[in-house]
Amino acid sequence: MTNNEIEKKLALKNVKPTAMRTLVYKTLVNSGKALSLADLEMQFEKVERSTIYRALKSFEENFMVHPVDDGTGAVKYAVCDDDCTCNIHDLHVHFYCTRCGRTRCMKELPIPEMKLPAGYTYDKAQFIIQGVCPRCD
Amino acid sequence: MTNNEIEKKLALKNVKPTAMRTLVYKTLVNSGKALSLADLEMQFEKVERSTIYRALKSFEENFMVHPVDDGTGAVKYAVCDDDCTCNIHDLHVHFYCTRCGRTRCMKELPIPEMKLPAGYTYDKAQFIIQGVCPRCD
DNA sequence: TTAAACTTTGCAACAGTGTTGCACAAACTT
DNA sequence: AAGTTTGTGCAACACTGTTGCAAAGTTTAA
Ligand SMILES: [Mn+2]
Ligand SMILES: [Mn+2]
Ligand SMILES: [Zn+2]
Ligand SMILES: [Zn+2]
Repeated sequence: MTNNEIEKKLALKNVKPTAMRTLVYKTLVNSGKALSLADLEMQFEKVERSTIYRALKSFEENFMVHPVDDGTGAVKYAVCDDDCTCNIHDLHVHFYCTRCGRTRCMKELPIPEMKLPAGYTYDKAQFIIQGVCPRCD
Repeated sequence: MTNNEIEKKLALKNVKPTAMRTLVYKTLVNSGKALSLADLEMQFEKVERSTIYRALKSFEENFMVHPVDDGTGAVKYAVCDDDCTCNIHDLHVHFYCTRCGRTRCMKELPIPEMKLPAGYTYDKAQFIIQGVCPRCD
């Protein structure tokens, strides 16, 4: 994705496309996997943790990325589909590879509806499958 | 559960039943919900974080408790069934109530098998449903 | 029963993650 | 151009998880 496309997308989602935000979003979208704050921090040595942090937060608030907690201790962020509103229908399984540490969206696997016992209401869900990915097998 | 029963259970699982370990396990089992290191630390002011930490680790290694990462930032621990080996067949959904912060096992809801794309192997999974529990509704 | 060997606990320290206040810089308004 | 709003960098902090080490406690074996 080009800088220009990214800037357009940010604007579309009501996030002012600053240089930093463009950079962060581009890295995320081009990586093809979920990245943590620390992952991003490493990729561009000279940008401040808090700046990246705040960029991620505004992406999250505007449904551009969703958090994935794969159990490694740091929350990762994956880019949302264009039409995502991060509601129950956009939820999907995530896969965490224990060999390469890569975490990715499995949009082809929506999170199955569960019949909860009486009295429970369903708001959100996280479904993380841990195993080994094709690259590492 | 009485101290005596707990000591027996620890012994059965090859964990030497020291006073601290008995205390930690008892608290966990009697709470009826998953507790984090910090939760436990608060319940008995004068026991060291690292002692509780190590108790939890040995419980975990011996299939007496399983970790639940409900996304609140601290891993919680829930007691296993007696015959649990923490393998794929023991996995179940966990429910996190956003009102009371309580996290509990839903043993009645086993984690559904998912047909992964070719090349992926399935090792473990975490499925956390977030919502409001009957008490809080 | 005592000494040696092993295990558990407490203490202190540390790295990693997430988060915020504040001041300066940059961008936008009038 | 001056004033206002927004973004960034820096520093600090709280919390989680983890470990080395020494003291205390327990087990074993002479
Ligand atoms: Mn995803
Ligand atoms: Mn459970
Ligand atoms: Zn892999
Ligand atoms: Zn509740």
